Amino acid sequence: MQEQPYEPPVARVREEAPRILVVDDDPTVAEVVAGYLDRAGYAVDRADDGPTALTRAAAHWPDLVVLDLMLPGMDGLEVCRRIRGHGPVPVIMLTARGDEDDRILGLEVGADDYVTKPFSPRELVLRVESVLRRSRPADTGQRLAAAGLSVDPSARRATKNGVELALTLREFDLLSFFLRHPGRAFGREDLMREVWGWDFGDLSTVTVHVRRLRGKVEDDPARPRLIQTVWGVGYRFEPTGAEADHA
Amino acid sequence: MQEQPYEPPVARVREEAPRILVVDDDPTVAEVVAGYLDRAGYAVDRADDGPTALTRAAAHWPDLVVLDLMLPGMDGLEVCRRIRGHGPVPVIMLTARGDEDDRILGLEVGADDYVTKPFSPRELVLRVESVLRRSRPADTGQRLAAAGLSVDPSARRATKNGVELALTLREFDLLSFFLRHPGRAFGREDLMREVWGWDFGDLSTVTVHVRRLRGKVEDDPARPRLIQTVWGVGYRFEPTGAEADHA
DNA sequence: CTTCGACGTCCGCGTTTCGTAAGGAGCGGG
DNA sequence: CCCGCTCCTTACGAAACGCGGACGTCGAAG
Repeated sequence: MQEQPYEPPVARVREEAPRILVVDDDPTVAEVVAGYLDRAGYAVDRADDGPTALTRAAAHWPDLVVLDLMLPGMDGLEVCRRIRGHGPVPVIMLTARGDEDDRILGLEVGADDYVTKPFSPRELVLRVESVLRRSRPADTGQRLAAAGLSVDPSARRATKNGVELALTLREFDLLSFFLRHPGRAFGREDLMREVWGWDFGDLSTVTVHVRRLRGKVEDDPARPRLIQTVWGVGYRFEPTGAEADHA
Repeated sequence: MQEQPYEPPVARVREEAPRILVVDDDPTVAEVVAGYLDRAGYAVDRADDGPTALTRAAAHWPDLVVLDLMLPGMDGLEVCRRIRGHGPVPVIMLTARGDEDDRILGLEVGADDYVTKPFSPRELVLRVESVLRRSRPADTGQRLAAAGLSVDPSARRATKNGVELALTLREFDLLSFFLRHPGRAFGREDLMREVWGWDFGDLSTVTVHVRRLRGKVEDDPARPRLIQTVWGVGYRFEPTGAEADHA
């Protein structure tokens, strides 16, 4: 196969209904499942064997795959592997029995959840919602965390080792930026542009805000571990919290 | 002109496999997880409860910890706190349900990422790689390396055999230039122009900085192997580290 | 109107880094 | 072996840089 572009196919526009690919060779099962998912507001695509599933997935990359373990021709596990080879996608496996071996097997191949037949379509819908809910924020990286620091951009809240930090607007934006770009050195001008949105201005402003942020974030603000000074250059956020060099 | 894509001319330094400590009381889960991580090329260590985890961590400090939130005896959060108390280490939390509260809690206490059961081991491996990549930014970007030396321009850090070098701005720029143009001889005027950006000036400035750089980079600064003197011409960076003199 | 917090600016201080100078050692040619 | 040129080494003063403290302003809250 071709080298897939860096952009994983899971990227999805918020407004569109999640696309779900249902793979099952039993028309009855597929019909029922598809019907329920459709009524639940999902865009459903169907395939009744392995090769078709791969084609459908390639044509319209799904947000989630409901996959029967038992398929004619190509094994469900194999289909799962193949699809996963094209990009990360959540998979819910349908298995005949609540067999422990199947469970392990399914999980090993990369299923995110599994449902045993006979199952209630209602339960499947719940699982689908659950898995999607799980995978959504994971991929979008809603929350930033490193070195005991955690930042929730949407809630505009930040914590350090579980305790809430009282950050001002600028401090919060600054910390968010650092968490989004760990390990890289930024000049004051860069920060001024990226965080403040200014193309000019007194660069000491940046210095002062870094100091204030350190005062709230660092264990010992006098000897910063997280936000390190790069002499003559600017600052760098160290996600490991490793000690800076002092020769 | 010859800004050709840089090919490291020399074998890489010892790149030990990252050590990962897996903490889970469920033997099945631990086995599967450890197996996947092992196959992914990591050195895996295991512990099935909190105290053991702390002991293992103390014996062999891991590069990353995969930690079950639910543990007999000591809570996963507590274990996380304790381990973090000993030193900075990335943590990936495992939890039973996709409970949003647990997720927030885990991240706030210091986890760097979060995976909910049931999870695909494949996803876990991806998370592990992601977190390690975040924590070890030395692996990112176009990084220059040769002869045990490594320079990351974006992070503005340089290492020698894995140990961080405390270079000043000029020293860093000088070393970067040498690494970008291995095996070629440059006059002091060239270096002055390329590294300093000056078209004139005291050339002894270059001499002194080369010396200072040698002092930090060479094993034996008195007998330089990496930055060699080309008599009557200037200097040359020898990526092989081959000895010039054989007296 | 007063109080308070956030924010940008300014100033003095200690530290780090840089450039230059000067003496000594090394190399090469005669 | 000697001499001239080049390079090494060390030292030092000056400049640059970052830090901490403090002040003035502005807007929101009381």
